[in-house]
Amino acid sequence: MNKAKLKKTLNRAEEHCREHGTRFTEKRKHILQLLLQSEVPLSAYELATHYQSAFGETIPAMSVYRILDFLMAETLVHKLNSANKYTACEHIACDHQHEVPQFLICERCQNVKEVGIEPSIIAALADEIERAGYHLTQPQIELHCLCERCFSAS
Amino acid sequence: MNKAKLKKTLNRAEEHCREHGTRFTEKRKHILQLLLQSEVPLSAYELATHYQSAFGETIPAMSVYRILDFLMAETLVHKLNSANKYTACEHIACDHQHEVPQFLICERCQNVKEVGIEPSIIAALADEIERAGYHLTQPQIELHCLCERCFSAS
DNA sequence: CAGTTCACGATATAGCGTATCGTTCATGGC
DNA sequence: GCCATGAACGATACGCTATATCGTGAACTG
Ligand SMILES: [Zn+2]
Ligand SMILES: [Zn+2]
Ligand SMILES: [Zn+2]
Ligand SMILES: [Zn+2]
Repeated sequence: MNKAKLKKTLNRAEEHCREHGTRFTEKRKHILQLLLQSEVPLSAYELATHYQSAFGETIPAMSVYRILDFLMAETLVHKLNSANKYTACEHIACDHQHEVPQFLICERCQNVKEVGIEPSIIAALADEIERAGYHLTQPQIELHCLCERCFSAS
Repeated sequence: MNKAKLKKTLNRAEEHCREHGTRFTEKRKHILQLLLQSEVPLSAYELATHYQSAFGETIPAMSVYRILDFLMAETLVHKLNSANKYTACEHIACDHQHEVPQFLICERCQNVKEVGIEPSIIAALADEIERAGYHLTQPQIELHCLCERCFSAS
């Protein structure tokens, strides 16, 4: 992510928090920035290490977890449950309402793409689930894939 | 799961392994039995604890992991990646070929149902993914739901 | 400027998973 | 039966992920 887009996205995040009456502190901003700049999702402990390198001050893992919880509550960050890692939302600077997040995770290079899957597919899925006697609550889907580059290389 | 069905399923698993030229040892049988009898998915360490209670002998966590790896390779057990827990395949006693597994996990009671989602839905999903420039490799989907009972109670 | 809430730090502890090496045990050819 | 081979299993060590709890200090509020 280039500098201009990074700055714009961080500004948008700050605005988002102001609108929600929450505080976008320096540390929260730094953690979000690290995730925005990373090519791959990061674990909480990796973030703590990167924080040290990038900003020259240590941060306890505990704080990282708390900050991630905050950022997730604001839908600025998503957790990839199948990998126990975290990734910045790709739609922070978008105007539209945040949809149900769906993630395509490259098995080889860990690259992640956040896509909006056709609502009709989600609806069909929800329908199947209803028929099985269950009720969908958080339809976040994580799919293991190969990205174009890794697919070509294999 | 009642005793008769349990026994039948374990016999079918043993047969399955014989056909594949692999050994269905006592310990492997015991681990599978614990998963078959459990209402909820279990972690490797939970299995080690239950093993002690059920069979009166301790088993190292390492062995549990190895046995789970074996049972997964035989598609007798599935791992729920989003929970780091394991569940017995619900189709061991079925005759049909094992499909791509899809899991509905109750957020409240942890009950898990293994369903076969409409191939057409999977195909539509794969199509969307291709359009995003990715290639689906392991289309196991885990969905967070509420089961009928927990849904009614809420 | 006093009171309340929120952010953050420090420490401890539990749970999940892998690496490595050594031992035991089943199996098949002799 | 006996040994060679490989598979299954045990023991130990280590690293990563996550939560619980208590305390301190900063920030907002009236
Ligand atoms: Zn998002
Ligand atoms: Zn890739
Ligand atoms: Zn199955
Ligand atoms: Zn339930």
